[in-house]
Amino acid sequence: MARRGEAKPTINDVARLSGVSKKTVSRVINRSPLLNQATREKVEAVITDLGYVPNPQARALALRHNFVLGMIYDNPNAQMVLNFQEGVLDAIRGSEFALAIHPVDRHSPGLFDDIRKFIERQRLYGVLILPPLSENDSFAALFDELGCRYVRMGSAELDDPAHLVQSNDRQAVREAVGYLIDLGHRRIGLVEGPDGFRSAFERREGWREAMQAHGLPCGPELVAQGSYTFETGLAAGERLLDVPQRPSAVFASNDVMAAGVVHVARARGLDVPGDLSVVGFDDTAIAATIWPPLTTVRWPIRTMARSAALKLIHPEAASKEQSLFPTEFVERASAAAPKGGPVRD
Amino acid sequence: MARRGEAKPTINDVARLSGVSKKTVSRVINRSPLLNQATREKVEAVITDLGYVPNPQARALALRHNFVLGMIYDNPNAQMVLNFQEGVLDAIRGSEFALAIHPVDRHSPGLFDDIRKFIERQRLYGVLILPPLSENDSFAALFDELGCRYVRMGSAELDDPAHLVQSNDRQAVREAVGYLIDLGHRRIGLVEGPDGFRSAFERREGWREAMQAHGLPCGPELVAQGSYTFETGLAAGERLLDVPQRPSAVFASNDVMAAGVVHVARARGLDVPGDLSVVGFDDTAIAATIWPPLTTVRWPIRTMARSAALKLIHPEAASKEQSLFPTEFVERASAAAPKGGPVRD
DNA sequence: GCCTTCATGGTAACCGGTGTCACTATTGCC
DNA sequence: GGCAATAGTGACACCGGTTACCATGAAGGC
Repeated sequence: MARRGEAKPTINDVARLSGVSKKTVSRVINRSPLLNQATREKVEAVITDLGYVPNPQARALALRHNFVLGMIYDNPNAQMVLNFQEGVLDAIRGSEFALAIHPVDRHSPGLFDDIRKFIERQRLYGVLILPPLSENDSFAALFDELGCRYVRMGSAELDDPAHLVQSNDRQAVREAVGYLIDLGHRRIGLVEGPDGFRSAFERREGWREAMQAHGLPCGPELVAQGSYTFETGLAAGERLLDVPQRPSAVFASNDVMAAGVVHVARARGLDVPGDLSVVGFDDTAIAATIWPPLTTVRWPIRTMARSAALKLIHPEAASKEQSLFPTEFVERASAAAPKGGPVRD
Repeated sequence: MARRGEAKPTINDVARLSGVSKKTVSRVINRSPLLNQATREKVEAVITDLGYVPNPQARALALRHNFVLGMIYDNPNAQMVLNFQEGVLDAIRGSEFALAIHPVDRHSPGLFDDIRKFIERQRLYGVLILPPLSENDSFAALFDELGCRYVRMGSAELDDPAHLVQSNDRQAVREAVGYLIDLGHRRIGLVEGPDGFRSAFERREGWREAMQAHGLPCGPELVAQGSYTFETGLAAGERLLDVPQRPSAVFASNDVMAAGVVHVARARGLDVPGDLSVVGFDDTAIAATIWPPLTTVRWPIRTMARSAALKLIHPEAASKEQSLFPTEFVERASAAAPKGGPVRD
């Protein structure tokens, strides 16, 4: 082991002590196949003895890329961002990689330049792109031009599996809305997500498909749009509930908007789930935090993030790594049969 | 401007085109004072023309440190972590610096080695430490040994201001509890934070000082401990409310625990704030999200983080940069006068 | 007018790795 | 046994900056 205060050993020290050239040490480090077993063992012994660790900055200079993964996002859901970070860190823990985060403004005119600068400056090994940026196909060209690997996170099929981790949101929502229908609900409102989010589109279509499959109404009076924030969830809740023939259940495209709907219902004196059932999507921390605890769909963000990072680090195995991640319906207490049984429409 | 597809210009290109040596270009970049004004302008013109940006990896190798700030934390409050990240990114936006995040397990026996490896591997320029790790004085020695700058974030005076951004939590809590007392509350419970958190200690003392100043009780039957999570907030709420002489108000040491107390109160059929007033601390997103919206103390994390990062980047100005950040009392709807006016104790 | 001093800028080595290519020793084949 | 093919290794340049040291020319003191 290296002792405190000593200068860190370099490849030259290893080469000198093991009686070979720098290049041979480099070959040992990089697992070159054309290497005599005896030489390899000799060098490895010296490496262990010195506690030698290659200098990532020197490698970055020679290889022209840093051992750093970039995470690019502009997502209103803080908990989702943090879960994604955790997943990436799960993947790189113990390795020589680090994670550099880079939130951006997707409406900024300098967005492309900003991202280009980030990648070039840091000479990133690869980047992870979160929704909704990940749904913009024109980024792929930028990354290719910069020679930067990338993996996109999506809510539907967008790309070659080597560049993608995805979930099947549409089917998950079909099941969630099907659950409400099975409970006896007939008028089921939708709080859809913002334009430009693929997940918003997929989740809306999931709701529509489930409703149509049962011959239930899905007209515009049952739909309100939000932008994945609590405040817009409140507004959507008001729009859906302050009408003569209000729905007995609402599916919201994410948990914080569902929390907003619950909030409005309670402010109107409605019991949740007695008078109104609410189902969300994501299963972020807020779902278990509010009252009543939210029935929702768990989106395995952390696992997806881990897998995305592994695809970047081991590109040769990227297409073998899992690409489609199953969601899971989580029954809590915000959805129940409507009071007085099934309502005839 | 450099055009697409061209190789990035290097210091050699700049030197050649401006007819000086690499060294002179380096002097221009690093603002060396011993330089002829005419030479400087000539070189700067070429730099602008080529769109030259120094390669950070090459500088990292020569200077033996990377242009990367590290953020080390083990904090149960996700929103706080994210806010802190945003603040640091505010400070480094547009500069050559990047942020590498490094969550750790503060109970892990390998903690010191883990942090040492992180700093050495990435050759960090400096690190930011979040509570409760920031309250552990023995880290300072590690950072000094590694020659790594650091700034700690604290809830009370811990260190030389050059290494610290802090808030005065004790005074903030005195004011918040004073507000409850002014409303007419006499039995005010405390949900304190976990052992080992300085903020937990300071906030508890703030409560105690306010109570004692008014001659109000602050015995152990009014105190429950949590660990800054929603679940422990629930448990603390149960402990405080399921007693014969329950308090009419509760101060919780952070917002998520306050949310837990509100949750328990509502589950017991108590009206908030009619039957129980609740005040939290932090003003993270959950505070405005729950019902009723939480009266709390805003902790200016993002601003503090920005300032902490600026202290790292400009160490020469570190002691001039602000160190003590004021909190702000945020009145929402979870605290009101007790039903039936002031209670005689 | 000569020598010292200061401002300025060049050369070469270095940071710690990697790529290219040449060289040696072995092996396989006819 | 001679020759080509191939495994294994080293010398050296290079990635793109920085620092140490030296060279040059002009200004100033005697």
